[in-house]
Amino acid sequence: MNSLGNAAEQEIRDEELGEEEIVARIFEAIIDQRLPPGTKLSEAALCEAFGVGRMRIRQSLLLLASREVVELQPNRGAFVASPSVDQAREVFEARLMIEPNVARLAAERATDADLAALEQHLRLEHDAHHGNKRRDAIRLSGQFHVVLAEVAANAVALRMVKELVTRTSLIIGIFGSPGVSNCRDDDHDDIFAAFRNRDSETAARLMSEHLRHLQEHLELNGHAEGTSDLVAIFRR
Amino acid sequence: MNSLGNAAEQEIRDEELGEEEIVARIFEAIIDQRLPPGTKLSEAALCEAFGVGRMRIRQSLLLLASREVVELQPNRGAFVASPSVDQAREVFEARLMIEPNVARLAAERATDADLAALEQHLRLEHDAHHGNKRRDAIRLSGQFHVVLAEVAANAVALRMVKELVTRTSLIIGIFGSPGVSNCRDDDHDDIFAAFRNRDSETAARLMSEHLRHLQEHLELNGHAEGTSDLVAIFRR
DNA sequence: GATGACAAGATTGTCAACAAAAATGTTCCC
DNA sequence: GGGAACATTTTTGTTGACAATCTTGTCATC
Repeated sequence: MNSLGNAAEQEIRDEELGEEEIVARIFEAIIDQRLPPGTKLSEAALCEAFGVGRMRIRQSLLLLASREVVELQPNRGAFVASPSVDQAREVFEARLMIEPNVARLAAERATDADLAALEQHLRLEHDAHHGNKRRDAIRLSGQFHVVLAEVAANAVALRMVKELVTRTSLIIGIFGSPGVSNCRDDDHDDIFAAFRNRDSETAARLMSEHLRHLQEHLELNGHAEGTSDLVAIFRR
Repeated sequence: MNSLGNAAEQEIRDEELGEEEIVARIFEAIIDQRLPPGTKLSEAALCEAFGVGRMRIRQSLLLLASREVVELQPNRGAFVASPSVDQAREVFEARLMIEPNVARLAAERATDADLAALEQHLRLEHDAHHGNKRRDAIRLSGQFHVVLAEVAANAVALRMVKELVTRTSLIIGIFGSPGVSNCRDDDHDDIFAAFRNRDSETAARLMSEHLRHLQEHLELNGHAEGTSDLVAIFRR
């Protein structure tokens, strides 16, 4: 894994970053909410930030847009997506389709090394939680779901989970009560316990409940639309 | 719906095609197997085919690559993907995760208009089958799954199903017995019957079985890898 | 005659300049 | 002073040319 945390720096390497790396970095930045919904992603700024040419950035933004993580407004630029209520429902619906199955597969296929890595991950998650490292806690708790998809050894599912976890972070940023973390880590512990017992059905069921809990903690009713609701914000 | 069938033509419209349209057109061409796996997609040829600039084509190819429908070899160009056995398994695994749930949702949410449209679609599918219009039959039978995702009214799932159906077409092209169609349309009829009865659980179960049937009719054992296995092909 | 180096051609990747559009700031008129 | 028209500046979109790389064909050498 990468030694994260200093992601806003320029590149010091000789090699240039590829589109996929830039996309991954922006995904990360969104996951731990350094890039809130609606943030303008100007090409020039990103060129400087990543030390690459404009074309590279342009392609990266296109890829991000195809995952609905950024919105591309013609002649206006790229903005971090701010999901609508309907989109939020769609994301959770899709997660409920996929991730219980991912958890089931992962529970069936986890090697001893996978279990050890998961345990280590949960330890980090706990530390971040109790050490009041909120940003780390958010990132790790989102990444738990990604790690599960890696253990499940299905590249298609992995890609989908990455996208959905990232979009969930945006959704939490908009509809979440302030201060609420990405997941309750106790849920993660329970899921891991099912892994230990090789109880894949329980793992799937717990994942389903976990996602439902998460969704219920959001305020998906009557929240205003997205970015430029200044008129909605300032009317009283 | 579009009046398909003459998709290899140039554009006569005044408006230029957007990336999304080009991507959709290439998806279609792959679905009804006009573009077999491994086909070279040279930029110049595509520029002429769609009547757009090279940048547009380049972006379209990038999007297709991000969906793993084309493979982008650095400095060598773009090729229609030829999925490996492992990738084929992943695709079916993912379809089994998603599409039964899609079928369930669609059965719950289908309006009368949706049911009528589905019935009409099945009629077309039958006609194509019995009229020996193999290409139409393949396209329609793949499209049935896409229509279901549309009825399910979940944009995330719709995007995934489109990708997975397209990749399945490539998989059938590689691992399918020659002449086998994309799906057995009887299965589709059964699924639709469950829709009529508002029996969403049965719809989900039938979809699961349908996908399993499809997978079992392929030869996912001991088949050589992908494109340039000339050494494998010509050794005896 | 086979093998390797070399050169020509074609294709992809990158960059810089230019055109177009939007956002912002200014001026003028009522 | 408020507002609309206009000018400026910034940012995005597109085109074309150039550089790098790979493929293919040729030729010399062993």
